[in-house]
Amino acid sequence: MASTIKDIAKKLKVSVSTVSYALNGGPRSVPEDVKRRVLAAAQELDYRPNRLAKSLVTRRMDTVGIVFDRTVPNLILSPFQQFILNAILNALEEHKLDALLTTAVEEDGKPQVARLLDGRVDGHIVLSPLIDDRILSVLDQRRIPFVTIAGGGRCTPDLSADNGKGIAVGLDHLMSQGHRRIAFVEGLSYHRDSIERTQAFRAEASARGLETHPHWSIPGNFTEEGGMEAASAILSQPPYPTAIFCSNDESARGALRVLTAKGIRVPTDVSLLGFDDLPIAQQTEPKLTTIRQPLEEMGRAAVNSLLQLMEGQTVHSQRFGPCLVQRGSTACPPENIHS
Amino acid sequence: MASTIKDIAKKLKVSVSTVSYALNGGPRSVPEDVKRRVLAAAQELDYRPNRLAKSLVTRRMDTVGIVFDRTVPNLILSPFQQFILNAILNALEEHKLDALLTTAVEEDGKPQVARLLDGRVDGHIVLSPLIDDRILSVLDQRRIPFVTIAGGGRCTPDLSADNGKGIAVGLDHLMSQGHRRIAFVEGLSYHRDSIERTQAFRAEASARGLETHPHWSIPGNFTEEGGMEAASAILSQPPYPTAIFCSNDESARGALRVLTAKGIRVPTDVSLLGFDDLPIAQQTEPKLTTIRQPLEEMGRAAVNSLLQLMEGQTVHSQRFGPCLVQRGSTACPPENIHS
DNA sequence: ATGAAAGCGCTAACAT
DNA sequence: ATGTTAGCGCTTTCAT
Repeated sequence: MASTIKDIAKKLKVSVSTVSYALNGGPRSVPEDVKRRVLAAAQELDYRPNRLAKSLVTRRMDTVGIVFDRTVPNLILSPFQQFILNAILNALEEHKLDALLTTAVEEDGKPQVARLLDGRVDGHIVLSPLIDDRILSVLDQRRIPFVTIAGGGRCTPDLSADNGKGIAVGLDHLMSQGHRRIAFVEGLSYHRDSIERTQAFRAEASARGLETHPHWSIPGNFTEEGGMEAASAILSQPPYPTAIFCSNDESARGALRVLTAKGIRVPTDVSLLGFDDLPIAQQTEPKLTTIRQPLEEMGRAAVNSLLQLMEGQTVHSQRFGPCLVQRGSTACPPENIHS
Repeated sequence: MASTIKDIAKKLKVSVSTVSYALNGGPRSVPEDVKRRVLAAAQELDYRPNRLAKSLVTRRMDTVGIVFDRTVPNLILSPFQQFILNAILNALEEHKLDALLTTAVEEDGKPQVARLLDGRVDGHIVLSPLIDDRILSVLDQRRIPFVTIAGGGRCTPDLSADNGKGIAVGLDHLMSQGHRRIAFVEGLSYHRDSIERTQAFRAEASARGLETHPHWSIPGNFTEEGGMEAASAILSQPPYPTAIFCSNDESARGALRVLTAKGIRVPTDVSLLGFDDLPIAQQTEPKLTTIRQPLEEMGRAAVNSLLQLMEGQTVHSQRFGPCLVQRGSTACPPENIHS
């Protein structure tokens, strides 16, 4: 039990290097019969390679760290984090890489970066970092490779949706249906994706000459609860919009809940448009029309980029084109509406 | 950059042991002023402790492995896995432990256990292992500590819900409402929790003298799709039940979808009872009445048990008492029903 | 109080 | 073709 290469070497009366090369299949060649004997001895002695010892030498752990947006307590319960984590794990599996989820990255508001730099991982994937994320600047200064997802192109390399384009696609859709009175449920003020979407909406609305009102652009925190509050605020006073464009699917689900509760039919009375296309977009009634962000692809790209970074290559940020997924929550506006 | 304790020792002209003790605050005492100088030098030289080197000696990584039920491709997308993972991460965070998610544990149907035993983690939490899980027997033989969640008490220590009691509680509830014609949506035939629930249902139904029919007990695979198929089968021919008890919330959601689509009102025409009380139980319309399994608590217990195991203590399996969470999917059966 | 040195288990450069 | 050995960075025993 608990034997080492030394034990194998002793038993076979060969050197540890021979055992090592036999076990690893290189780089030095080992005669077939020796190799067989080593493998047999390893089996017999129940040899288990110690990854720590190996990595202490090779500086490779075949493990990547995943750093979460820590603004919420139950991080995995967020549909977005759930989905992107799943996508990343799928991609990691293809490369036989494992994932280290570092808990408690912050303490007393200060980032505990030591644990991110202690050699356990070859690199990090940072999920939707906040705009003032000190962790990123620390990682930047060290030599550890990392990529961000939904970092809004803040630093290189980052994998993000083209949020501006996504907003434009959404507005194209709503306007093609005849909507001109469109409210917007914003996200989180300190979240890159959210900021881009809000700015894009404002710019597009102005460029397209759409009506705007203060209560037609309300923060929704990217959450279902936030979406409920935002929808309530939007519908609290005239003028009323014929469509509500939500920054993400979660807030859209909240908005839908409020609309339904108020007896407002979706999409007959009011159209509702989401953003992301998470699985939850298909679990509402009606199903959400939404702007799809290719998160599966982005997760895969994050892993690939990180791998390249680890090999010393230069890697660039990528923007992923969103597209419309038309379902049941949008339709032409009702004909006789008074502001 | 990238300095070691050796660098600090050299700079300060002290021994590495002094530096080590100063940095760790023991076990050997170090004069205050020396300690201060070491800390200052560490800061200045940008010293980062190497966790691999440390753990090679101490045999402690402060990291626990999480082994998933690998029967599904997108493991984190399952509401159950998502929820239990979240609970575990919350518990780990309290103890400053990190989580290693090992991907690709199986290859060609053979468990790749080497990666689970290579020293990167201090122990494992195995999620809902299957009944023929070879991984468990391998872990058993090695000296690595591990606990299972929802292992159905198969091995020690295991943290599971008391499924039999849960079924009884559910039947008590339905019968107190007047139901006597109760169908059951089973789970997965090779899943411990599922087997227990199905067996308990059969035993209870028989003991309570409930009507049974072959098409009133149908596998639902623990999934929404499975729940849909099961519900369709149950409703495909008379006699019709007045209530459907589902093995978990996911299949209940699927069943609800089918019932709603068929124009059967829940709970007016048919009552629907779930099991687990995942967040999704509250996202349906009506919200699901369900048997709550304290997963948050079980996650915490898993971490605590593993910690005790790591300290060499003896740890026992625990059963967690489920309880009824009454919401909107169950009610008294309609009065005039013909079989 | 503190320094020297022996490992932890492995890889790989350097012999032979 | 294969053995010897110097590390990787750290903890900890043994001296002093």
